[in-house]
Amino acid sequence: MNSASHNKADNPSFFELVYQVVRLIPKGRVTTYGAIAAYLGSKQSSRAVGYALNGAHFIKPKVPAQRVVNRNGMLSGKAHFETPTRMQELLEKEGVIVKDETIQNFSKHFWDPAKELSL
DNA sequence: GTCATGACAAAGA
DNA sequence: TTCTTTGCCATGA
Repeated sequence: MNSASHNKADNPSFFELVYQVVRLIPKGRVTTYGAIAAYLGSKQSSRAVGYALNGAHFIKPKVPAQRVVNRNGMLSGKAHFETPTRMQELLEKEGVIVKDETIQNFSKHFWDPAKELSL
């Protein structure tokens, strides 16, 4: 009976899983696309994660996409926010220092779902 | 059904 | 060290 079902994901769509994880990110913490992808089981799908967040603005409850950056700690997705400075503003408001579109002490603010949620 | 794009990541020169 | 190239997954035309 599996031949008929190509359900790659029996569960919620990959996108929803991404939204779930992002919403679990504590305030003042940040994570990377690869970390989320890895937590979902496919660390190579980091691109899909970013693509998912592309529609996060239309998802409710609100998804703190500002807490998700690339592995370099750079706000690569800031351009997709309401304003190019919105992402940085939100992060600084939560206590994260952002300099030159890059998070300072990134390792310190880094939050790994596969580690924190696994505990 | 194939081609091209994208808020990434890792490896090679 | 920085720059370039390749790979992966999902979406849109």
